[in-house]
Amino acid sequence: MLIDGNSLAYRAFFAVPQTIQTASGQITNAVYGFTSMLLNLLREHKPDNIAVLFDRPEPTFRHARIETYKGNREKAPEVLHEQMGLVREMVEAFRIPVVDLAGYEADDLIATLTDRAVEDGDHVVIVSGDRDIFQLVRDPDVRVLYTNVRGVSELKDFDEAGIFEKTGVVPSDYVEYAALRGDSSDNLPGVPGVGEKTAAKLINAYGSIDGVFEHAAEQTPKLRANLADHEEQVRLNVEVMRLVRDVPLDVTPDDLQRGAPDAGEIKRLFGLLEFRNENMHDRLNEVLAESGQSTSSDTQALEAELDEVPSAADAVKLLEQLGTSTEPLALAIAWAGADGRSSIEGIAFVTGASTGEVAYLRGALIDDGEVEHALASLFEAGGRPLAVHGAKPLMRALLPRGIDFGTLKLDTMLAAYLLDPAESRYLLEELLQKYTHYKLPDGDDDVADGQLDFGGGSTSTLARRAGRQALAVAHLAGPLLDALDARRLRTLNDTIEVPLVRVLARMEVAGIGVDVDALSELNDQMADECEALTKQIWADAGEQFNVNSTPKLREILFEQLGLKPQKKTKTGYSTDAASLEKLVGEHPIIEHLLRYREVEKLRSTYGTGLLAEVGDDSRIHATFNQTVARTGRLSSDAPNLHNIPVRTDQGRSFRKAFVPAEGFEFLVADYNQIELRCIAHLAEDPGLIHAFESGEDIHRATAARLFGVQPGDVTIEQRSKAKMVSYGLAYGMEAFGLGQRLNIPTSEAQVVLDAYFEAFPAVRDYMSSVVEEARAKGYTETLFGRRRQIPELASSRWQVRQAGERQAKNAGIQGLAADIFKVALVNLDAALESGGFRSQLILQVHDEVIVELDPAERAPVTEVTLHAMSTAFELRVPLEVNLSYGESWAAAKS
DNA sequence: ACTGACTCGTAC
DNA sequence: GACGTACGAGTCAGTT
Repeated sequence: MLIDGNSLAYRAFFAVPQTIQTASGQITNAVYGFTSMLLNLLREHKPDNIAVLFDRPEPTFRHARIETYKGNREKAPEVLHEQMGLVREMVEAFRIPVVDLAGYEADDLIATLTDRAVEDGDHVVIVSGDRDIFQLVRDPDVRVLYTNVRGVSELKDFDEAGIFEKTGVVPSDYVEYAALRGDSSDNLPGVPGVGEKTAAKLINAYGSIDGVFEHAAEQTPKLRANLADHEEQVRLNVEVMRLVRDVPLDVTPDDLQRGAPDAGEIKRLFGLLEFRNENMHDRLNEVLAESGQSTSSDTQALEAELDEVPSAADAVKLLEQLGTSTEPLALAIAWAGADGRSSIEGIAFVTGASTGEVAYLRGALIDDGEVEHALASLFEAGGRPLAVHGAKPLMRALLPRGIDFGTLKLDTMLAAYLLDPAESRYLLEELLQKYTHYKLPDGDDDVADGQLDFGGGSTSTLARRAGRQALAVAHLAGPLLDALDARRLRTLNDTIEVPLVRVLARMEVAGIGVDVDALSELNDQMADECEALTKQIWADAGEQFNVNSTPKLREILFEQLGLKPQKKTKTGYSTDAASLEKLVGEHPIIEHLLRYREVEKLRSTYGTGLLAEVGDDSRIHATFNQTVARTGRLSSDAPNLHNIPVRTDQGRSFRKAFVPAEGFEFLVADYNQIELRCIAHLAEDPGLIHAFESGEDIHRATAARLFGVQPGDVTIEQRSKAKMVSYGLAYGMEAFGLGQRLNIPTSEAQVVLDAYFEAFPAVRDYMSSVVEEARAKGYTETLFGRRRQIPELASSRWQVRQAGERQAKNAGIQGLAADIFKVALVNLDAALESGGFRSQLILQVHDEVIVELDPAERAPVTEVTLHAMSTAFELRVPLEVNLSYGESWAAAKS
């Protein structure tokens, strides 16, 4: 079965009303209609080999031959175009091969594959809404299912006789017949006065175009004249209407095997698109059932056959037994304590996924030396591959006990993140329902890390819960690995994300030293300053009020003091720093407020806030999240060590309180301008690449090119403008935003922006191509294949679409930088470990690493760090790394 | 007492 | 409305 994807989507779009849309207003009528047709086709025809063929945006030989080809066709409506990416995703979810090739229309691919299949002795069913396809019909091998104009549900089956009945000619004559008649939808005029009837009559009478022209003299005067005048047009029509049967396609009909539908992905899409039609779900379930896939109606609650290990001796036996297999071992942890993080209550190991058999090892038994040793052996590098939901907390609990976790094969949370980083959470329960036909029993709630959000309970309750979770992981392993493979995310998973889990766990365990006294001192000092400022502000206002209250402050500023509002927020006039800055000089309260805000922020977030996170070991052990940032970046919480101040002197003073352990120093290494270098690489802009290769300060070099002056003549102001543009670029900034930043009118900012794109034209091309691709596919992809869905691009609201475009522009850049950085982290940690160094990685901040360095290892560790970072990935521009050493984070920062 | 929306501000 | 990605402090209004 060969399906013309564009043609069918086009038909579906006009057949299904645009009232089919999601709650957020995204119109889904074409995807809906297409999916419905697809289900019918699969259900009724059950093809063994199948493909959906798509047109490509690139021009074909037809465009080259005829300038006006398809010229008067109304461009496919935007609302349809927006849905094409989703159509494709749906087809892929059904595991139906998708084929397209630049320079050819779907029709040509169909013609070529049809011929090849017939040669192989296969029967072919073509599905299309384009009449041109009729020329391929051949009894008994090739039939066409043709959509009627309103034919979503009705497809008419055409054999040779059927074609003759509909058109008046046999399929082999169809092209010449159509050439005479013309085709208005492709903007190909035929012979005036010759419509379907006359064209058929002529072809049937004289056998061919040549025959018709040979006998032109026998026609009526009018027709004779028209034929003579349009011979060239008709012969051109033949040329472009005849489908290409020898497309250089590297797929054969045998390659077009239909896979088992990806039930999880289909369900995800149905959920996303809000397809709730019962009939459609029934048909889907029928199709899924035929392929032995899950259906929503038979979801099954998981229950573990729990076998609790009674003694240490049995535990050792079990662990040794588990180590003998090479199959992935699914496990889950029961956590003790209300915070669900303190200690391991027990571990559940799946011993028989199909039968639900789970062995449960109580935490107390692990305290036995022999058991601990057996566990360490089971988990050691090169041992049995493990599958866990949220492995990092487990590693964090085990590493301090000397039990490593070097054999992680699959982290279901991580896999789900790679499949869709736009999700806000990855609960085991939800993944189970999404990717399998199992579910956890009602009320078996789990929290984000896959740990129990649980304030107590008997061991047996905790054990049963862990048992079910381990089973859930076991059932998820196959579908998730398949899904990663299908989306080419496996390499990213296996070589970067999974190894990174352990690197991050080691950093979390290590923590970073804090000089508590120094931090307290800063805190107190700033608290005093805040208090004084508060009094000053009260005096300025003429009354005492909560300065931290935005509503109250609004009232004071804009009602009582009569200051001029600068901009609005959702709830009233804004009092943010940018607005206050504009009021400086109007009233003394403004400057006091600005200062207060600054100091209060530092005091509350970085003084009091950080102090609360310091552990008993005088170190801060933040959590580094690997499944939060939608671009692939890491994030940090409890506390967030990714936003420690650096810009102002006072803010930077907090970095003095981050100190190395006794006898160590810090090595800080960060990438120079990594995002801008990623832009240069991705856009392949010669100017930008040259600017980096020149070794000149990049903003100076950019300014020189931007303003057409020598680098030496660049003014401070010009450099600053260039810097702003460069930074804004990665975020999809526009003239308005740049103007705000530079405090110049939008029109002037537009001039600067235009000049930038004039100087670096490839950058503009890159940005627009990224948006185009994201719109077509519904997601962006980094060089490393990391995906990010951007549904906003299909929104009906301009504003939302614009935001989507900016996200698309940023995702490839920030994402690539993140990918490179992660590779560096994995490689650096591995090098430090294999080098047997005492120095270790303790912190990372997007493009910066901090190594707690044994001064005795300074030279080799510096070498290893520099190497790991600068060779993480080869860009078209060098990856420059800055290095510095110091007795605190502040001192080390150059 | 808890929760979520909102505003604001810090980092890269 | 206008610059992407995060986290967190604090306020406030609504809910338990």
